[in-house]
Amino acid sequence: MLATIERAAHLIGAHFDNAAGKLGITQGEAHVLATLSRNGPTAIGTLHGEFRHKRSTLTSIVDRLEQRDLVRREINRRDRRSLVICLTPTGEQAGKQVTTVLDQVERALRETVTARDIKGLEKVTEALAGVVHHPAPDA
Amino acid sequence: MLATIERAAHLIGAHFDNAAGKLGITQGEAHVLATLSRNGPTAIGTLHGEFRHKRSTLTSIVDRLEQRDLVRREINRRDRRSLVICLTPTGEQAGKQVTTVLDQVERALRETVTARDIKGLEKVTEALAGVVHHPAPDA
DNA sequence: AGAAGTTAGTACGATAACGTATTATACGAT
DNA sequence: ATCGTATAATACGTTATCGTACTAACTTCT
Repeated sequence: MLATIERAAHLIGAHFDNAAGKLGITQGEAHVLATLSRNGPTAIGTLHGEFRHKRSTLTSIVDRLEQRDLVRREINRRDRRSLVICLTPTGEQAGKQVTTVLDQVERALRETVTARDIKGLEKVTEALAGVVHHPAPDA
Repeated sequence: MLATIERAAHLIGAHFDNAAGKLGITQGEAHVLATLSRNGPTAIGTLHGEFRHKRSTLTSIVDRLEQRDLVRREINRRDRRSLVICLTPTGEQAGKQVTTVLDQVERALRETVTARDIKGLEKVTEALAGVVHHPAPDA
């Protein structure tokens, strides 16, 4: 079962890399762009929660995206410690491309599997979360 | 759905890292040890097929494991280009520890979810494989 | 107000993963 | 036999990720 999950993740990763490669960016960078494209401007800490990457890695990813003028760091008036990452117009475009690829996969999957199958996947994931209950995400 | 799979993989990875951390090795190294422990001596190329890592990365992983005397490279009489990786007694022990951790998770999962749920996960994974059909694994 | 503790993000040196070029062996056609 | 091609693995320079230490800003408690 674990092997099946890893296989699935592997497949997604390969597909992600393929899409990212065409844009000349890494998988992690594409992931950030996609999230920003979907959710709009987001704090780094929030992004961090969604990835397997460490916080310092995320800083590097944002650095690279900023150098290529795909994102901008903007100050957050609510909390001056925190920054909000925004897509530039170019970044918006790249983000769209990534999300489009993923959406296509998602749609194709939904046409192939049943609602019950999806439910099964969700159940397994929930159960997994309960079993491993890793205490500290960062630290 | 893709997000769910990634979340599940993330959870496994964190758990894997945790188990590996206690042995002072990385997740990738633990993965190799576990595979060898389960399947016995295996050619590097075969190992490569099971991971998301590139071939050259696998060479590095085996290098590190060999330096720590956890595995040995042995020549393959069938094909002198290829090498077979074997666990040393120490490596055998470490591999056992890793597989035990994973087996516990697997067992706990099976107690929590239904056979139909697992079937769903498998269906989704198969469908995903069909959809992404990534042509070249390495290259 | 001020000290202690928390949280957001970064800097930087260390390690791991990667991509490409290279070596050596095996295979296939002629 | 041998020439060309494919395959197994490695070497090595490049890039990405990580871990730890650090700064700045917020919060809480007194």
